[in-house]
Amino acid sequence: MELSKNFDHKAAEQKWYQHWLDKQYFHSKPDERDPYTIVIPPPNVTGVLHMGHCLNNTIQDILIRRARMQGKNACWVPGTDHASIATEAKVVQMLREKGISKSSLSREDFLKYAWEWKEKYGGIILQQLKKLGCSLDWDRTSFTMDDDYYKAVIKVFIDLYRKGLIYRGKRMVNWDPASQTALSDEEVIFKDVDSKLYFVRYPLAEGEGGITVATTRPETILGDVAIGVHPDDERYKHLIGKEVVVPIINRRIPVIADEYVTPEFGTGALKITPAHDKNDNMLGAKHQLKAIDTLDLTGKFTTAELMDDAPSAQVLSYNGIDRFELRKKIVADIAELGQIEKTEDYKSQVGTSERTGAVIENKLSLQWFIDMQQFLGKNSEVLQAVMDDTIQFHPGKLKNTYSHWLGNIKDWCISRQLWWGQRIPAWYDDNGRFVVAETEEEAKEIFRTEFSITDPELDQDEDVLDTWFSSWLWPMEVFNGISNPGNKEVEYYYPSTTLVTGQDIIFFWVARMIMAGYEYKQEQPFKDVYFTGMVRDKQGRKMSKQLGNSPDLLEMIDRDGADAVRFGIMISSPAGNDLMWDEGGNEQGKFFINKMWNALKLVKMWEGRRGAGSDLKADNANFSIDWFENRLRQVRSELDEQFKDFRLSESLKTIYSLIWDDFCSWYLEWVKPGFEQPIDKAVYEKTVGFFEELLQLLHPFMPFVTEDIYHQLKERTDDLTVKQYPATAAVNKEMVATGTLLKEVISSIRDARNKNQLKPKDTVRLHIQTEQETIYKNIEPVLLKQVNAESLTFTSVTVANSITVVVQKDKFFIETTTVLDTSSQKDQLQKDLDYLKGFLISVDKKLSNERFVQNAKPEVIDIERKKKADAEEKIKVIEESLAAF
RNA sequence: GGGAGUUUAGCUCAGCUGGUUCAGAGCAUCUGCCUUACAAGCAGAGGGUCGGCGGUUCGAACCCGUCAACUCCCACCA
Repeated sequence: MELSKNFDHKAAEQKWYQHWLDKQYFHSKPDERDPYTIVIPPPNVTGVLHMGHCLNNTIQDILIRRARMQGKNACWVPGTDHASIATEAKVVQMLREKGISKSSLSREDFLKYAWEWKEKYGGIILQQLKKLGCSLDWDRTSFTMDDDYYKAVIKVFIDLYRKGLIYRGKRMVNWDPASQTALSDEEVIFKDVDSKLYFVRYPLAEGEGGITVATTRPETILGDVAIGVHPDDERYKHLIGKEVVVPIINRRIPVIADEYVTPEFGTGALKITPAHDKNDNMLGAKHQLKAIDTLDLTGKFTTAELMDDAPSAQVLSYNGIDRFELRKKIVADIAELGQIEKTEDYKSQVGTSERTGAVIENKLSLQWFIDMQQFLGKNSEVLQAVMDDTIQFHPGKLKNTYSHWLGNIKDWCISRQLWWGQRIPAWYDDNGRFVVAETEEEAKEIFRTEFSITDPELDQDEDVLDTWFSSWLWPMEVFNGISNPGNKEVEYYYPSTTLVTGQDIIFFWVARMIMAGYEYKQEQPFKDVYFTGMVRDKQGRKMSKQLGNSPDLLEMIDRDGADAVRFGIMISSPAGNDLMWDEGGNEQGKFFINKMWNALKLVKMWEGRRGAGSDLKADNANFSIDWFENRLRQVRSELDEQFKDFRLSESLKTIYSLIWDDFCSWYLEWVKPGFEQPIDKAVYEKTVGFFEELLQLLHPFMPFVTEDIYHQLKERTDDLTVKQYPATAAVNKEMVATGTLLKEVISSIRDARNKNQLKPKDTVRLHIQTEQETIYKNIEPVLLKQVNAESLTFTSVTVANSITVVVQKDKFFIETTTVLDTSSQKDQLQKDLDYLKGFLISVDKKLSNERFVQNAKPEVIDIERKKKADAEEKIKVIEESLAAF
């Protein structure tokens, strides 16, 4: 069959992925082998593949493919996350475009739309992973809202509630007015904002005077219940216990003393608004102050809680005004009263919703929480396992981040005011009493026994659970470890081997999986966690839709091929750091593919020119084969080391150089027969074997092109994807060293030829002055061919009228009929000589330093002595050469 | 405000326990080649007082101190 000029990535990707699927190579079931398990970080069900996914999943695929080829039972579990808030936002958006508002729909109708949406778009990202070549076990595809999974989440909620680890309470929460739900602390992103500090005057209720406070949030002023000052603040001591009047609403509020107040900040007086600020709330609780909420769920002003103050028409007119609009309005109105003393520019940090970007309100709200102190108290391994590397983080520096977070952890708010997600299994009666139970029936039963109510009317909690409250079970529940505990699968695959994920979700997800793992299986969820950095563009900017600097991955795969894209992202991916992605990497990947394809063409050309049997002398090949054999072994063990530390980028570079330099540039040239000459059959077969091993090493990184070339090399029935790596073998270091010497000699002689303007076709006679003739006899045929020499002789004296080259301790005389201009090589020799002499001086100095000889390790001194001897020898050689001019 | 990290060639980064595998790789640049797999290639070359200063040591890119720049995480002094 005629070989195409170039590798056709489109055809190959299509063909081989389907072939692998047909052969069920990615499917795993428990057997006697060791498992190697990876659970995919489930992408959002409505997501599309971006560069971050590309990096993350390429890494996972490399690990899982390598494990598969190492004889492990490799299992990579795919799936998607229902991503409650993100998906719900998208569905709401979609409905809005259709002219349907969420509030006009019943919960059931809305969920119907949401499921339709999920069915339509939910599979896209998984299909895209196939395009990347990911070898996931598709039969195991999971979704965090699958029936079993849903039930598992509910089961865990009930269990934790019954263990007393979940409670319901009215607490200050992060409220997202855009999506109208509470958020966990982790979902709040702080951003620097230019704002203003307003100095507002509160007059005394009785008598002259007053107090001025500085605030960034004047719109909350109508919810003020006190003014706080530091007890030792001389400026305000006389006011403590007196009452001042809140502007506009004219409420009388006390001036109270608390050490929390910083006298140095602003005016040293703090307005206390317990309904709108965490610290104020804390102060309010301490001093038994009322909390007056003046904003509704959407962030608009409401007088609902102001009725006790008999609000004026002015106050009532604020109703329904958005908080930011309100700020301007209230400032203007207070200014009209003459009670704004001044304003200052101020940089403050405001919390925003991770999903909607809306500015977060602190709000008192009745929500469900996990008591983290208690949870961690009974699961001390959560911290311990990471600190003692039972669970090993890569890079290790993230251990600190992790332990710091755990040390300062707050209770986890797990309820969300959304519909898309697992609905909280709490049931309420008309009197606000509630029980937690899996079904309404069960709840009624409990009501009957606990409250002696015969036939209670119950309503289920309207809220759903935080998405992460389901994804923390992922490594277990993808094997039904919660819904069907102790089953064969979970016992076999859990704990998983490696988790590959972004540093940005270390708290959201990684930490919580560890928590769930210890709570429900008394075991770690994974052994290694490889954290990837962020993918940035060339200029170091985050990739984002807004900037438009994120390339279209699928278009790129289509154009450059999945292998080139995988190469591009892996070659520039330092372990654990952010990576500056540049399209140039794809180019390099394409060139690399082309290089291998051309090597294939060469080998295929030889295939038709095999000599019969071993009738040809193979002595120019014996050494080459021995050398490459050992070089391969050497690299294989290097790769083992690198993989242990997840230095994948380095591994790819190692393989790249092994293929391009050692195999293509050296080995193939060394065994290449003369023009239109046949090749020794044994040499040919060895060469094909080496090529296969190289493809095998590269396969996890670039699966398609390697599989394709593997099959192009010869007719076969097996596939590279499941070909097992050979056992490790000892490396003959002398052999490798001789290869290195040979390469160095060839380069040096070629360099000398170049510098003396010898044409490639000019043959030379080579004379070698050396003490290691045996070695040179072994490599002689290759050497002669590679430097286009017609003969090689050993000599003990300088050969006149020749070009001199010194490599290590050996001296080469290149004899040629061409007239030579000796000045440049004389200059070069002189330069080398000067350098060596300087070097010798420094070594001598070191050796004559008594303290060095006394303190340094003996082997270090030996090395220095050897350096000295080598340098002296070389100097002698060069001086002799120079004398010959 | 607290903590962590980074700083090595024009760019992206290696350099693992202080010592010839210590100053490296790839890309980019320059020079010469359409040499019988490959110009998407081959053969070569140039380019860095290892962020600054100080210290420890016989010896420092590497250890310590300090300063500077950048990055990230944590923390809502209103």
